[in-house]
Order: sequence, then structure tokens, then C-alpha cells
Amino acid sequence: MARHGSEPVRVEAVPRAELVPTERNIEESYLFAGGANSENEIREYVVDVVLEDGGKAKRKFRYTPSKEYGDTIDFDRDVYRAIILHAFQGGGIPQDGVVYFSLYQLRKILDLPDKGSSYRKIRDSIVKLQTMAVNADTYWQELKGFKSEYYSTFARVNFEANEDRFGRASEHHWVRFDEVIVRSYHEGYVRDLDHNFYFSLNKKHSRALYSEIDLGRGKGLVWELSLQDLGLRLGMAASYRSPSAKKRALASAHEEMKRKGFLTKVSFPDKHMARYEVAEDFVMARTFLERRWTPEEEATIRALIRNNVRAGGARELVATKGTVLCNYYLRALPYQKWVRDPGGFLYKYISKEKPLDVEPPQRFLEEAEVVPDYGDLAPVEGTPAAPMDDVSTPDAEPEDVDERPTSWKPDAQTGAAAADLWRRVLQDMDGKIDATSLRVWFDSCQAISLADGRLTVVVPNPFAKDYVETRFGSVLEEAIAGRLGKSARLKVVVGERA
DNA sequence: ATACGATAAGGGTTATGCTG
DNA sequence: CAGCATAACCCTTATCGTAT
Repeated sequence: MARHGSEPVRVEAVPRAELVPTERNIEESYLFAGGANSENEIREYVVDVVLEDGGKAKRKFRYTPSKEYGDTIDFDRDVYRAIILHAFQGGGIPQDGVVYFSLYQLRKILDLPDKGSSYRKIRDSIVKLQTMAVNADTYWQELKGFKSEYYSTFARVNFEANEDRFGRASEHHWVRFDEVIVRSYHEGYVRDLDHNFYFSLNKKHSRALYSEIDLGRGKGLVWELSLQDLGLRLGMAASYRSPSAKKRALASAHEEMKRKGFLTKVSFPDKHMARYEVAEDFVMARTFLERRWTPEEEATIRALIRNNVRAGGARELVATKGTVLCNYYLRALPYQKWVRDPGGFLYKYISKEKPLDVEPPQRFLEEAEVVPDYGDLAPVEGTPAAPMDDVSTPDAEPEDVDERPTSWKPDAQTGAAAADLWRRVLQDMDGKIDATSLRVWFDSCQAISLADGRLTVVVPNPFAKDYVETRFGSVLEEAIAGRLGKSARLKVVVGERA
């Protein structure tokens, strides 16, 4: 049975040189789409893939359910997400893909009752994922090539439990994610879903839909796809063949996601298409985009990411713990022993402010000029890095403004005119950009000069620059051109406002 | 393709039963 | 009796079949 996903999937290049660069985790879309059909037949999906250079390829996924456990259902998706959340809480999936867990921890995440059948269900689900065979074939016409991958989500599953000396069960279960999943995770394709939000959703299709929308929208806030493809991804039964049947089945999930603030609008441009609009507030509350980063903070974030901390996690650490604390652990990292995964180590130790196992040798570090002043954080023998709430909050330091590399002042002659024009342009935006976005993105902007038909606007950080240019660039230029004439341009620069 | 009624299924809670 | 597991129940939702 072949089903055709109709939506082309955008594919980005991967760093490694490969015959066929393909986005990997699109298979997640269909991995859990079984269950509705009780027959345990092989499920097959064909997806059109658009390569970065515009070339076209076809990707075929085949899922062979295990004879013993049958096809995947929604619960298996939840278990899979619970393991990823558990791994994330432990600092991320390590390079070797091995994640240790106890069934008790997963049961807590899944919020299941404490009884034997809960544990059995989770266990069966893990084994089911291990024994479901996945085959992904990619055909790339231009190269006259193909690539055929065979794997299962978990390359290996081990259940081990001992009794400790008090007779209590002590669990040492582990799974090893297949390298395909590990690579997806580290290349950022497995999105950092808000797992708490994910598990707060109750309606039948809500969880799967949230995953799909968040993946599908990429960096944007709007996602459109055919109801046909949506039905496939959510594993709707064959009886939902008509669009109205799908809409009715999805109604309660839509309602829940709007009520909980993820979606602002669900519409159907025509009767075969669904259009989802994601709330900007929801996305922003979960990224740290809106925050202004000092150069020092940005350097710390980059250092954390270089050491395999996930991008979102790195920003979270710097935002919540401050640069001083982060740098303290970063510099101590090379001296630690038995660190399996630097990213995991850093995330765990910094977020919990855990005492270091090995203190870095102070004298050596200072001589090498790699350790600047620790301030109050200088480790004291025996009591390493204790509470330090107010020491490390980076925002409350007005005196460091002058140290920033770029500080823009309004141009003496054109500054006032620029500010005036900018104010009018923003008024023009009323109705074209919603009020929340206006406030969030433009409150911190300042127009500083107007020369040769070019309006220069200062934004606080590179994120804001990127966001303003890509999302609002064209409407803004249009509005400026409307007031200044056709050749008018907008220039966005990053810097501290004067 | 759609609307809608019938029914199965699922979640949640309480009652009951079993075992040591 | 504690500590569980299961049965019974209610209510909501998912799914299916049928008439239009």
C-alpha cells in the first residue's frame, strides 16, 4: 500500500559530504502513523523532496511492524518523546546514542498510574519500536543515484535490574538510539519541542499535530498542508477519506491548541487544505530571541555550543545562570575526568550548579591567561560554587555599555527626521503587522539617520536584525518607499542604542 | 462528499476483590 | 489491614455505517 505525501519537504544540506543530502527526521512524521489500521501490514509512504539546489528527489519510507507487538500507536509516540525528554533533562542525547532510564522515570513523565500494567505498557512500547524495521530509500534523479537505509529507532534495548542490599529494585535500563536519530538530533532537525506542553495536550490528535506543526513551520509561524497528507501523518483510519471527516475529527484538537495558546488561527483556504497560524507569543516565550545579549553573553553561548550544548540549552543557561558561572564550568571542563558527553556535562552541572569533581588548577590557568577574574565565584576549598543568585545576573550592569564594540548615536543632522519617518512608517504598519509583534520587535528599535534615501535603524542584537529583515523587511521597505519614493531603502544595524 | 446517528473505545473515578 | 489489581460505572470522544 503506497500513500503519497503531497507536500514537498525542504531539505537542507548536511555538513558531511554525502551522495544524497537529506533531512533525516521527516521519517518521524510517519513513524507513529500506524495503529488505526489493525492489520500489521507494511506501511509505505512516498515523499517528494526538494533539494537545496532545487533538484528533486523522491524518498520512500517503509515501516515493517514487528509480528509480536503490532504497529505503532499514539502511545508509542508518547514513550519515544518521554525518552527524548528524559535524555534532554540529562543534558541531551550523547554522541553514542545511549540513554539510561528507569521505567519509573518514564512513567512519571507520561503521567501514568503507578501500577504494574503501566510499566508493562512502556516496556512493550520500547520493544515495539526496537523491533519495527524502517527502510528509507532516496532516489535522486539528477545523480541517477539512490541511497537505501535500513534501521530501527533503537539500535539496541537493554533491560537490567538488580536488587540492592535493602531488597529494592534498582533499574539500569538503557536504549541506544540509532545513529540516524542521533545525527538528526545533533543536526537540530529533531526539534526542541516544549515537552511539558506536549504532555499537557489531551485530545486525540493534539500531540501528534503539535509535533507536526512545529516541525513543518520551520522558522515561520504559518504552515499549510493538504488534509490528505495531514491524515497520513496523523495515522487517521481509511474511513476518514473525505476532507470534512478529517476536519471534524481534528476540531477538538484545534480547539485545545488554540485554548492553550499555541495556535492563533486554523483555517481552510480551500476544502483540501489546512492552514495553521502559530502564536508568536508562544514561540517567543520558548526561545530567547527577544532577549538582548551582550557580546560577552554571545561569546559564552557560542562556547557552550562548541562544546555540544544544544543551542536552546546554551541560551537558557546563559540567561538563567549568567556568563560568570557558565565560564567557570567551561574552563573547568578540560580537567574533568570521565566526561562522556561535554554538552551533557555542562548542561547538567551548570543548571544544577553542581560541585565539580575536579577543580581546575588555578595557578596554571591564570598563568596561561585563560581564566579571568572569577570574582566572588573563585572556588573555595571544600565548598565549590555555592548559591550565587544575584552575583551573576548580567542585565543590571549599566556601566558596561561603553565597552560594547558598536554604539550608534543619532545623526546630528538627520536624526530627528529619521525618527519622525520611522514613527510614521510604524503607524503605516498598523494592520499589516499585529500589535504584539510591533511591540516586541520595534519597541527596542531606534532610527538614527536618513541619508541618500536610506533609513538606518538600530536593533539590539543579531537575532532581532535577522528577524526584522526577513519577516518584516519587504513591508517596511514598501512603506518607506511610499513616503520617500521608489529608491528608498531600509538598513538595519546591530548595536547599543545611544 | 457530507451530515448525522449509533456504537465502540478511552479516560477517569469509585467500588470491590485478592493476597499476605 | 495495607497495597494492589480489577470491575463497574460515568462521561466524553473517536470511529463507523448509512441516508442524502
